[in-house]
Amino acid sequence: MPTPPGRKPRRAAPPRQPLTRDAIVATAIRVLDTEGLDAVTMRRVAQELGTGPASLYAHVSGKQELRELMLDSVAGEIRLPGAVDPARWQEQLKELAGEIRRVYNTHRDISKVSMGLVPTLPNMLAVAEAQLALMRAGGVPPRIAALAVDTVGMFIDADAYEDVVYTANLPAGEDPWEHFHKYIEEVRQYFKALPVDRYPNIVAMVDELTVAGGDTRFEFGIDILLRGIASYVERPTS
Amino acid sequence: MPTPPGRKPRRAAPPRQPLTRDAIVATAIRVLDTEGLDAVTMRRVAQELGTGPASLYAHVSGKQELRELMLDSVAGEIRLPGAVDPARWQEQLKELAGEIRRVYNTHRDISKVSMGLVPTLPNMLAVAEAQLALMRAGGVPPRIAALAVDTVGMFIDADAYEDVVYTANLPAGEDPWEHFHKYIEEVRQYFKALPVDRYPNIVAMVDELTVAGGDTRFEFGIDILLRGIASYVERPTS
DNA sequence: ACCTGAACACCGTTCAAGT
DNA sequence: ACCTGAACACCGTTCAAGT
Repeated sequence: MPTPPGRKPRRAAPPRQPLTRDAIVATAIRVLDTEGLDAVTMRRVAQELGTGPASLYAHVSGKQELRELMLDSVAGEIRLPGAVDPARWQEQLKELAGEIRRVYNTHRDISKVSMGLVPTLPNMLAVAEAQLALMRAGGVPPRIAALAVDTVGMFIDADAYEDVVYTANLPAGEDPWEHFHKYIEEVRQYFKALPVDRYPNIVAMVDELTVAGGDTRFEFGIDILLRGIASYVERPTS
Repeated sequence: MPTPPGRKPRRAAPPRQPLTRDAIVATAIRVLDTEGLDAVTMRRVAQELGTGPASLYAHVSGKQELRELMLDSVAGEIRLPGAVDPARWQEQLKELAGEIRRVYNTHRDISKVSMGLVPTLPNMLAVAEAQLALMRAGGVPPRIAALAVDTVGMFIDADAYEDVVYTANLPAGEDPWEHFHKYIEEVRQYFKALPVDRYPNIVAMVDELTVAGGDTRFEFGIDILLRGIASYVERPTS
């Protein structure tokens, strides 16, 4: 017997794809990219997949694991140095740091997940491995390299997060650049109005404290760190 | 007329102190210290004060402002260097960084609030001012000092946060030290079991990557940063 | 001016029940 | 094995109403 006319399927739109870890992670990243990490809730991701929040728990142990899977998926976009050139280890490490920053910044708040997390998933491990390889090739002693990969990672995470904070809470559909400059101008006025006797250096250095954008800060920070790390190299490779 | 016997006051325990900003902040910090930042909710703080969440909004614009007020209150505990000794600016800056770390670490997650936040409240400004004063006295150029105060702040925040993550999610009433060592041992076993061909350096450096506690990491990071900053001093002060 | 109850629009996670 | 509805125990913030 054919089904009589006018019958509707029991559910409006059952997920065309069966639920999988990858589909969940991909959907979560889509929400992240368009609305930021705070919008990535179990309920929201489930809704986007046409199901309820409870269904996700068959594929993912909880919100924390979902976040880590998102991070590792994003880390897969980081282009690692093809071959290690011992003579250029510092530049290669700088480039890698810039590449990590670039990838993080194309995924909004994702750096928040990375902060204070021991890398254990494959892509995050590959990034750490690449950093260690560069430093070892450059003659950085193992103990120093191990500490440095941690310090550099902390810096990249914190910097990416700082970058995103300024543009994160912009009032819905406003030019991010203009919003940023308006905010910086507010900070400048506030610093200038501070009591000079209590904060002489801040008041005197308003321009310096307020002029540098995110790029300058990143370049400077990585530069300092590399100068410091390089100072531990036993036999310089030049 | 006296009140007849057996009457109870309308409410069980109306707040003995009238609600004030300071009382709210102090209560919030008490919750922070005992249960961590995530437990500091508007509802929880209100309950602790014997009232409802809506009552807080007469004294505080919302949760974000409450968090910033908590941070500034905590920052008031940071002991700043009494007098700047230009010859010892690096040691003094190191000591100050250690002092900030110490205070943050006595207040659980509080470093999370500091991350990606332009210091605007009085005590946070005083800390920034002290850092700038030390660097200026040491002959660090203004542009470098302005960038460095940002970089050093990012490092301290990220380090304090990392410190707290390991001890934060311990399963309720367990020895934090033992928990920490058990976790480190798990990480070590995991790294050792990794495929050597994909992660040769990580596998080879398990011990180095896994041996350093929070103190070593902090000392190392601050040391690198100061080496880098000092390399910008025009006329060394020795 | 300050405080409140109630409501609004959300959370993460669990669990018994279904297929 | 996978999926679901319903429930549990929470969130931050608003707002009309009270004092």
